[in-house]
Amino acid sequence: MLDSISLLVVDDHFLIRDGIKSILSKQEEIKVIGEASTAVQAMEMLETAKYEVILMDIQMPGMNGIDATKEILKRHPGQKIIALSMNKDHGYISKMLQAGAQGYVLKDADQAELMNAIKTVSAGKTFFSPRVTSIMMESLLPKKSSGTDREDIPLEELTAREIEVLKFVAEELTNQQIADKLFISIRTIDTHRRNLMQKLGVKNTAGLVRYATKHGLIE
Amino acid sequence: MLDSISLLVVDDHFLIRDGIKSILSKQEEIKVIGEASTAVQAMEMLETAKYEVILMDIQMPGMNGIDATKEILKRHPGQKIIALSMNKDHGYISKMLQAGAQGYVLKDADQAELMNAIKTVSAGKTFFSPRVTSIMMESLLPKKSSGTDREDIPLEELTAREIEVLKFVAEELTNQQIADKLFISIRTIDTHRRNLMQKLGVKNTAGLVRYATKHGLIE
DNA sequence: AGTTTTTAAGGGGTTTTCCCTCAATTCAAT
DNA sequence: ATTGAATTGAGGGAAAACCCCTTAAAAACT
Repeated sequence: MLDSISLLVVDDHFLIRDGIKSILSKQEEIKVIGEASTAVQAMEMLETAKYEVILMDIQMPGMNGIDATKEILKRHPGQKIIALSMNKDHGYISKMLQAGAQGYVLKDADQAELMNAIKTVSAGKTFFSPRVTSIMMESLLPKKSSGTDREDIPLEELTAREIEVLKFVAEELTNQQIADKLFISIRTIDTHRRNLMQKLGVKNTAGLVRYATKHGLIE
Repeated sequence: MLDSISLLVVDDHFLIRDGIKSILSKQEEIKVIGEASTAVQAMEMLETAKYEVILMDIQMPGMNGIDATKEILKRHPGQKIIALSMNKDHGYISKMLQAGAQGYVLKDADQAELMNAIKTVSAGKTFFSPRVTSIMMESLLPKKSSGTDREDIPLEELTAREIEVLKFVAEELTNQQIADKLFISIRTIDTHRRNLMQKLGVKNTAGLVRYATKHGLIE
C-alpha cells in the first residue's frame, strides 16, 4: 500500500468530523484531506480536488445526504460515497443505496468497522454495517400477520390469456392496442379486463396495475 | 439445551440428503427425523408429524421449493423453513424469502454454517449465507450504466398537490372521488392528472400507477 | 415589484373504460 | 357424453378518462 486513501468527510457536526479525524489519525492507510459541513460546500470542494472516498452524513440542514449523493454522482460518476447515519430506517438505507452510495455505516460503528468500510469501498467493493445488512434483509421478508389479512389472489388463479392481457394493460396499452397485438376483438379484451377486475377484487385500471407490479408481471 | 431440534430434509437427491444426515449425525443438537424427495411427500409427512425446521431444496422435479414453501406455510403457519440451494440468483432468493422462508443457505456452505443456520432459524431468527446477503444487498444498488438510461423523473419535480392526487389515483379512486376528498372541482383533478401524465411521460392511468409504485407512493 | 410556478377551474369534445347481458367456440375432465 | 372452465365475441349504454383550450388567483422566487 503505497498511497493512503484520501477521504472527504461531510457532516454538519463539528464534533463528529473531528472524532472521525481523530480515529483515522492513528493509522496511515486513510487520510482525511478534506471536510465540509454542508452538501453544497462538499460539491464546491469536489470541483478543485479529488477524494477517493466521501463519508457523507444523511441528515444535514439544507441539502440532505441523499440528494447530495445523487448530485455528486451526476457530476462525478464513479465517485465512491459511504453514507454515515444513525438512522436505521429501512427507507433511508434503501434511498441512499438507490442514490448510488457504495456503503452505509451506522454512527455507532467502532473504529475497525469504519476503517474497514473505507478500505472496502475504496477497493471498489460495497460495505454495509452488519446491522444495516440485517435490516435490509428483514425488509425483504413478508410482513408478519398484521390483523386484517387482505385477500391476495395468486397469479396461478388467473388464466394464461388473462395474465397476458393484464401485462399489456400495465404497460399502458389501450384495449384496442392489445386487441391488435393479439389479433382478437377489442370486446374480448374488454371481457378479459372485467373478468380480471372481478377476480382480483379491484375497481379499475389502477387496481390492475397495482396487482401486476405487486406480482412481478412488469419491471 | 434439553431437546434436540427436529429436522425434515426435502431434496430430490439421495446423496445430498445423506450428506446432510451424515454431517448432522456428528452432533446432538440437531436430529434429522424425516426426509422427503418431493414437495408432495414432504407435505404428506407434515400431516402426521411435526418438524421444528424444514430444509427445503429449491430445484426439484414436480412442485418446486418455492411453491412448496408457500403451500406448507398456508397449511402450517409458523413452520420454519430454510431454503437450500446452489442458486445464487437474486430472483430465486427474493422469491423464496417472499414465500416465507426464514433462511437461505447455499449448498456450498460448510458444516458450521449449516448448523448455525438451523439453530438460528429454530430460535425464531433469520439466517442467510454470507454470500446470499451480499447478493441481495447488491440487488438493491442501482444497476451500473447499462446503455440506454430511461429518463426517470424524481418525485421532487412534482408538486405537493400532484403527489397527493397521484397517490389517490393509484389507490383506485376516480377523479370525482378525489375531488370530493380534497373539496375541489373534478376539473382540477383532471388538470392535475394530465399535468402528471405529461410530466412523467406516461400515457394513461396505468403509467401513473407504475410511477407511483416505483417511487413508493403506495403499498 | 415583477415573473414564474402552483393550484384551481371551466368549456367542449373524443376516446377509453367500465358494466350488464348474452352466446359460440374449444378443450380438458368426469 | 356432458359438464365446466377458458377463450372468444358482441350489443348497448353509462361513466370515466383523456385531450385540446383558456382563465385566474395565490404562492414562491428573483
